[in-house]
Amino acid sequence: MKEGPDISRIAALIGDPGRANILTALMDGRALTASELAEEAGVGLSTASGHLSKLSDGGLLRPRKQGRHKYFQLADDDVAGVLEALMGLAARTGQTRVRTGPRDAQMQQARVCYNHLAGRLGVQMYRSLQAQGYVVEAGEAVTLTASGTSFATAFGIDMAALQTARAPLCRACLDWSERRNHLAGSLGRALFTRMSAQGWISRDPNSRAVLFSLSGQRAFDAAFPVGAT
Amino acid sequence: MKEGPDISRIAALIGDPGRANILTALMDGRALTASELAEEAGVGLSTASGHLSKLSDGGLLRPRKQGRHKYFQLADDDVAGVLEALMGLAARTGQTRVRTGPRDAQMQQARVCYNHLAGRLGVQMYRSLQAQGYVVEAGEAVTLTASGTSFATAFGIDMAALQTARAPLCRACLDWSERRNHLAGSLGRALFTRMSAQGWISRDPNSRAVLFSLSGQRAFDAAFPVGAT
DNA sequence: TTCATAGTTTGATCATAGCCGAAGCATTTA
DNA sequence: TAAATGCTTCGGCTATGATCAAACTATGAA
Repeated sequence: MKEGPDISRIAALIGDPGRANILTALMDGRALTASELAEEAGVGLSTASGHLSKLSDGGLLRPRKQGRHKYFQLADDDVAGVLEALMGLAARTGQTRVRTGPRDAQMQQARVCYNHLAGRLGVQMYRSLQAQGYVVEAGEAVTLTASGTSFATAFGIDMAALQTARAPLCRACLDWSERRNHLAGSLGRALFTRMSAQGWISRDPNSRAVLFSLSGQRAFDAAFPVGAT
Repeated sequence: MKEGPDISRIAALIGDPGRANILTALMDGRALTASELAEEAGVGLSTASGHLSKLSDGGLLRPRKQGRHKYFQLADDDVAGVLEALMGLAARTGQTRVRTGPRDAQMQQARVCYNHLAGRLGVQMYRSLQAQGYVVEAGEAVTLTASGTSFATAFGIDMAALQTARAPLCRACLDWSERRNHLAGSLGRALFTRMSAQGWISRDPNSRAVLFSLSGQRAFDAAFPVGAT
């Protein structure tokens, strides 16, 4: 009768097979696009889009627009906890059914993401920029610091030209395979272009894979050192 | 696509508002009848019956037939855990909405349950019989021991007559107000009748309440001592 | 610009399932 | 035995919502 703690609303969200498939696919913390999730759920894209809206409105998912992609993640650990508890109850054949992103090892290593570097090395670059204090991530926003501007200029980038453009300078981009942020925005594009011009990298014409030359790999590691270097 | 761990089936069960009301009403571990749960859920009895069947089939509830009543309990702690997790997610106005059984204090103290003693004193009697090794509870079944037979005979019960009857001698009966077992079956009935004949108790003609005389109360406490006596 | 891709919205279809009342059992009471 | 109570089952109504195709928007690629 009286308004309960709305336990049914949330349960009903999980109660649809399609939506449950979506949620279980996201259980490992990765973020997936609407199309990927549509395939996971076994429904059409339009249907999945509706499901994803409902799940987001219901607070179970956290959407993240990324250019023409839209990534979805579980909202927080509580959601994952509930799902885990439900899976425990549904003591059945425990199949994980994870379908990881790019199968190709080369693609996982490095690839273009629209116009910037993605993959393991893209993430490495972004983390290195953070660790050196060149960029600062505040929530969704990423800002370039003064030392970062110096670094970019030293890297051979015309920062004045970039700053006049209307496109955002720095953006965090969720990596498809690593599921971590890497650097997008006009600076990300510029860095990629510059590395290409320097001969560090070349593109596989048949895929989005990015190939590093030997010297390019060395230079990259020197410019963007990882962890305790 | 492929058969998931059926997380959606269970979630769908919880996802209906009526069933969610039923489940939350059972969250404190008590057992409620179908009629009570129908009222809790705010639906008709026939509707509630359907819900209860589904919940039982789905393994969320454990039904227990009791004469013409049917009590329902949460199946186990896992179920309660999932519900609790869901309630946590649905961070809303946390209203408990418990509606305890008999309001009348006298009824809670002692009343007839069909033909035997129920209420606080009924539970006391049953526990005392257990503690003294007169009856042994094995799951749902309750058996009278040899010493228990002696005790009953000494109490003034014609055990030979009882044992020839087709009705079960001992049965565990779920107490309405205490939500614990008390003794039913032909022995429970015989004990009640005997206490009545002895003048220990008398029945309120307008309700199911059982009134103990002063001496009756003393004799009862002596015959069925509680705990560390 | 023009084309392609990703996603949303709309509209229509259709199946599921919640709901109730009435009839049917089963059990207890009288 | 007959009446009352507790619950289940059945039939029919209805509403919700899942689904897809097609049109539309937005972004990126050429």
